[in-house]
Amino acid sequence: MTTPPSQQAVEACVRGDVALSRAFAVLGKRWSGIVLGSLRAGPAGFRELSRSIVGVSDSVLSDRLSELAKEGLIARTVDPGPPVSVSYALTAAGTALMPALDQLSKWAEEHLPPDQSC
Amino acid sequence: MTTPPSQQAVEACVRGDVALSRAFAVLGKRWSGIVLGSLRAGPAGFRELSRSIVGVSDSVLSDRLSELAKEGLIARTVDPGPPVSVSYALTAAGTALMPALDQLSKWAEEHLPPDQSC
DNA sequence: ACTGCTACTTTGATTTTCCTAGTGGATAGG
DNA sequence: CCTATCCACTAGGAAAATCAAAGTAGCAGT
Repeated sequence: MTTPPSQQAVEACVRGDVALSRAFAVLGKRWSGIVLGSLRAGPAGFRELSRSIVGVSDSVLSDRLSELAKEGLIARTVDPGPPVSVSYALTAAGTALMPALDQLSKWAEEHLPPDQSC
Repeated sequence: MTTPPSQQAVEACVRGDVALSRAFAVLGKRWSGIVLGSLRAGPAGFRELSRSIVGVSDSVLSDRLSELAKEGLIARTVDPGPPVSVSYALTAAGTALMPALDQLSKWAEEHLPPDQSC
C-alpha cells in the first residue's frame, strides 16, 4: 500500500449513515464536544477555557482548539493589545451545532446514569 | 492510592453545562456514537455490526458493546438456538438518543468538510 | 528585579485504542 | 470422520491519544 490512510481518519461508510460518521470524526475526540459547548456561552480565551473545562490538560486543549479551528467550527482571533489577548469563538458552522448539543444535553439529563460527581 | 478515580471518567463540571459532559462521557469514546447509529436500523448481531461499521476492530467493538450495555443504552439478548445467536438492540434510553443523532447527522451534512472517502 | 498573568509548547509517563491471531461451538461439504 | 467456514468473542502486544507538570516568552504591577 502506497499511503496507508491512517485508520484513525477513515471512520468510513456505515450502514445507513455516512454523515453521522463524519460528525463523530469531529465530536468523537475526547474533548471536542465539551469545548464547543463551553464556547456557546460566548467567546473565551485559552486560560478561561482551561479553567472552566475541568479535566482537560493544556496540551490537549491546545490540540482540540487547533483542530476545531481547522475544521472551521471555531475562530481564533488575536488582539495585540499590547497585552496580547487571544479569543476563541464559534463560527456559523459551530453555532449550527448548538441545537444538536442542546438535544444531547437534554437527553443526558433524562436518560443518563445517577451520577453525583458534581 | 486506594481507588484512583481514573481521570478518564471524571469529565466534570463545565461552565454552563454539566449534562453535556455526561453525554460526552458516553458519546465521546471513539465508536460509541456510530455503534448506536448502526443499531438504529434494528437489532443486529456482533458479526453484522463488525461488518457494517467499517473501521472498528473486534476487540473495541466488544468493549463498546459492553459499555453501552452497562450504561443501559443497548440490550444484549442471547438465543441459544442451539446455533447460539446474540443480538444487540437499543433500549428506551438508547432510542431516546436517536433524534439527537439525527440532528447531528443533518448538521454534518450541511456543515462538515469536503470529504470524499466514500 | 521579582512575582504573576496569558498563551502556548515540550517532555515523559499513563491510558486507550488498535491490529493480529486464536478459542470453542455449530453447521456444511466430501 | 475430516476439513472448512461462520459466529461471538478474548488475548497479546504495539501504536496512538491523553495526562500532569514544567518551560518559554511577552507584558504589568510593586
